[in-house]
Amino acid sequence: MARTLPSQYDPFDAEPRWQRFWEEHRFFSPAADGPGKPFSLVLPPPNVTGSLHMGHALCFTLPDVVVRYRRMKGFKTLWLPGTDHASIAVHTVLEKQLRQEGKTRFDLGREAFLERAWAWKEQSQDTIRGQLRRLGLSLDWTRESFTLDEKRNRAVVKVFIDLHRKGLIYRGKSLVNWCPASQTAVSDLEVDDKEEKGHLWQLRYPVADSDEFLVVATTRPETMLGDTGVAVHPEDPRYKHLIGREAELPILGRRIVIVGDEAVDREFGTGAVKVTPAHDPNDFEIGKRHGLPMINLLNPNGTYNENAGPYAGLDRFVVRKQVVARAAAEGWLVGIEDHVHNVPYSERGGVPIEPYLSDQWFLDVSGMAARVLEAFDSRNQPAFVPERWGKVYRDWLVRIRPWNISRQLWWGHRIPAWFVAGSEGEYVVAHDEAEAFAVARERYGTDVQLQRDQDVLDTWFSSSLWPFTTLGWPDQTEDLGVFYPNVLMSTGFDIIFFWVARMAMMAGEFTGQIPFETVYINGLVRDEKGQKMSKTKGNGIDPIEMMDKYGTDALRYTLVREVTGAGQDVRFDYNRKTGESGAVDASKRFANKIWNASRFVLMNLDEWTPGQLGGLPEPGALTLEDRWILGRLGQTARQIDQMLGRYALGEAARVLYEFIWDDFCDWYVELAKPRLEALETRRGAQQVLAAVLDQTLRLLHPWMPHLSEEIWQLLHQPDGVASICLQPFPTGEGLPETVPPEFALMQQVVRAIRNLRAFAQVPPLRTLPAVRLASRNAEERAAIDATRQAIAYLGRVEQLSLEEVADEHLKQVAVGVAGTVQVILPLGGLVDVAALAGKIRRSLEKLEKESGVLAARLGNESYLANAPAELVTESRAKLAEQRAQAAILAEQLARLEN
RNA sequence: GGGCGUAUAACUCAGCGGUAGAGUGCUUGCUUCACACGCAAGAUGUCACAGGUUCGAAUCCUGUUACGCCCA
Repeated sequence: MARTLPSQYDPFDAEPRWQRFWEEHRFFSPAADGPGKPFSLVLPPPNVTGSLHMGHALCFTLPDVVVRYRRMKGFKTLWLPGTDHASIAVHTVLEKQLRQEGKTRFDLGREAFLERAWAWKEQSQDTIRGQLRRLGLSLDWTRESFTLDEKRNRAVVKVFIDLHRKGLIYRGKSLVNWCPASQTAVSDLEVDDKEEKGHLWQLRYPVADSDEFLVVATTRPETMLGDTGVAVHPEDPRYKHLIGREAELPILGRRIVIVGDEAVDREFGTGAVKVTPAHDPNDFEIGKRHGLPMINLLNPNGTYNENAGPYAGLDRFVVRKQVVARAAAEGWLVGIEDHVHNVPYSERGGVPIEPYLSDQWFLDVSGMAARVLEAFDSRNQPAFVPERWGKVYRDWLVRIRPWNISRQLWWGHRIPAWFVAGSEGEYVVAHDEAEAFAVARERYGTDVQLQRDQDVLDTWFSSSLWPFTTLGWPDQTEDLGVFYPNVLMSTGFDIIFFWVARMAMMAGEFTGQIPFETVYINGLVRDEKGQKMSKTKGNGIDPIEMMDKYGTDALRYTLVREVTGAGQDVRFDYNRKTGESGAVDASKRFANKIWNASRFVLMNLDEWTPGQLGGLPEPGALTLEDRWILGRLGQTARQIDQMLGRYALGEAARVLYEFIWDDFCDWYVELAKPRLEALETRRGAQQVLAAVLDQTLRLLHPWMPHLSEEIWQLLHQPDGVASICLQPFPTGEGLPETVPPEFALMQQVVRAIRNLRAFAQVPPLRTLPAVRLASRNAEERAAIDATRQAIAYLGRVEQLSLEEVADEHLKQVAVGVAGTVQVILPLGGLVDVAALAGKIRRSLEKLEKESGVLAARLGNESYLANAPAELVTESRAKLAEQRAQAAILAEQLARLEN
């Protein structure tokens, strides 16, 4: 043995070593003016809120497989990393910390709060960078971005100002989804409905100046304090006569008008509804239609304000209790029913949201959406993989609504607008304060006092610019010219609305292009029970824990192998008690198998590199098994190349697994062993082993970058700086398209011999003195003749004889069949005749059943008329073989039993 | 209410018109000089249900049931 290598692969030694190596040598940092067609994409920037989870691991590994493949295919490949400042999520984290100190952000003040936010961001960003490297992602760290860094801020301000100048950004009073926990408006998308058991309270409102009264039903009785009307259906005979009159609001004694509105459902509750325009979206619409006043009851923190009269200062849920109690006490609570209804919750804040009347900034996206929709409908830009997600994207664009882009938060891109002190909401929009003053002076002819808007922009506003701001936009940089638009966007289906559609719209508006050709959508990673992983459930599985246990490559391979390309969810195999994963363990064993097969090759190369070995032997010098493995390699490479091209990453992973384990390890390496022993055949075997290993490593590299690099380096021992990352990806070029047909029969015969050996309980190591083969088929005899040595070696047979007709007088044998070859194993001792007969009878029954089906089909005239001729020929051949096999088995059986 | 997805071996999943596959687990035999994280041999399925199309259906169509997701 020329070289000693450990018998087990140690990913924990190899992985960090190669990660450093790749980054130090900047293999992933393409020069904009370098060679090759560009292939670019951006990392969906993870939030700086701690650490990455298994969903990230999947979402990032998938495109990395594609990226590494493209880079090897010679593309000028840019995979650009970054992180997202995540306004609300960071606020949630920091405010939780502050609560533990008994403070709020308002106690701290804006400046001190932002200091904390930046400190948090630094820490979280470091963690995330470490994790991204740990995953082995081939990112270009020299171009790293952050959604809230100075360059990105410049772009965001420019975009805001431009959109405002175009009249697309405007101030509006609107009901927004108010999250009292984070004290900001959130978009519809950030609201989750939860079904909850609640009550439907029936409250009696007296009709003013009469003895009559109305009963209204509500799930939120406390909002009655903000009622400015009661609505009934205009055609409802019970209430028709009351329309236009007034009701008296209990507690506050305010008079509110009774209106008729068709939106009222006569069947629901009592058919009369209280109208609280400032606190309910439906009521807001009714209020607008009938010109009802809008009374805001809420303070930003969820307590009631002075409009709530005696309840001012109390929390909304306390008010509910007290209002109900009072109604009961005063006799105007006339009923309570149990009621299951949907309560909107703030995704981030985790509390029920309140519809809240406030001033917000809106972006009119209707025009942008229309252009994006046009690109999709007429040119299929972008193309979705899998295609069906395009429908989700399209539906969203069709039903598009104005986008509320302001958030009442501090951490984020502050809105570049300054309000004029003492005015009714007048403002100027400018790049900075100096410009704002200048604009104001120009407009008003005198200096005015300005106060900058306190709010920041929705995080998705800056994220939507990510594909081009990362490349330097608004500057016309070289990167932007070369790498934009991106080729690929890889992300989860859950942010098609949040992100993909908005990126498309913003890119359309500011670059005139759809920002990426293809959107590759991946599914969710679910836990071992098939449930969504979430922080609140605490059922997450930490990718770091998996990598610590099995190595990065094993985790990567597992995640990708589980993906079929259909955007299906991935259920992560995991034992919560032991912290083990059978699936990742299987991948680790695969890695170890590759390591050991490589180790075998390396130990037998006499320190020669593939280059020194001079490539493959001359075609004429190739043995049958050489031609077979090269053919299989060619088929495999062509298949994988084609599959990766269409993002069938999981299928390709499986194809490679079969080639490596079943073909290369189980058959070719075994057959190479005797050749390596003999001086005259050693060199040829070395050449083929080295060449196949080299190509196999390159095929493997996208999935298992570290392992493939480790072995590739051992194999090639490059003097300079070389890496498998930049080697050409095998395409099967120059390799045979077919395999020698004799090989399959050889495999069958070997299996039959092994089967008989197991049946006769001959230990695997004992060499069989003799095995007799017999076939009436000349082609089969020729094939066996060509593969005698292989059969003898793999079957451990001393003497292999081949005849046309088996010796009729053989006794004490075990018999089997491969193709129509009789396989006869003479045994020294006694044969269990009954057991052998049973075994043969079972095979015979199975065979007869199968040939029965085939015969029936071939007897069917419409089959012969309609089925492809090739198939009919094949079926006939198959049937003939099955019949011959059956005849052999029947004969053997007869001989045994007489 | 609208849309989408999934039901295949004990488990996790491939296959998506031409006689049912893998990994894990299970049974049996092996420490064979690449690998016991291994080798060899095996057992295991009315491909959810009901119709239809077809010479032929896990595969295409229709409906049903169950589970899951998205939108309103």
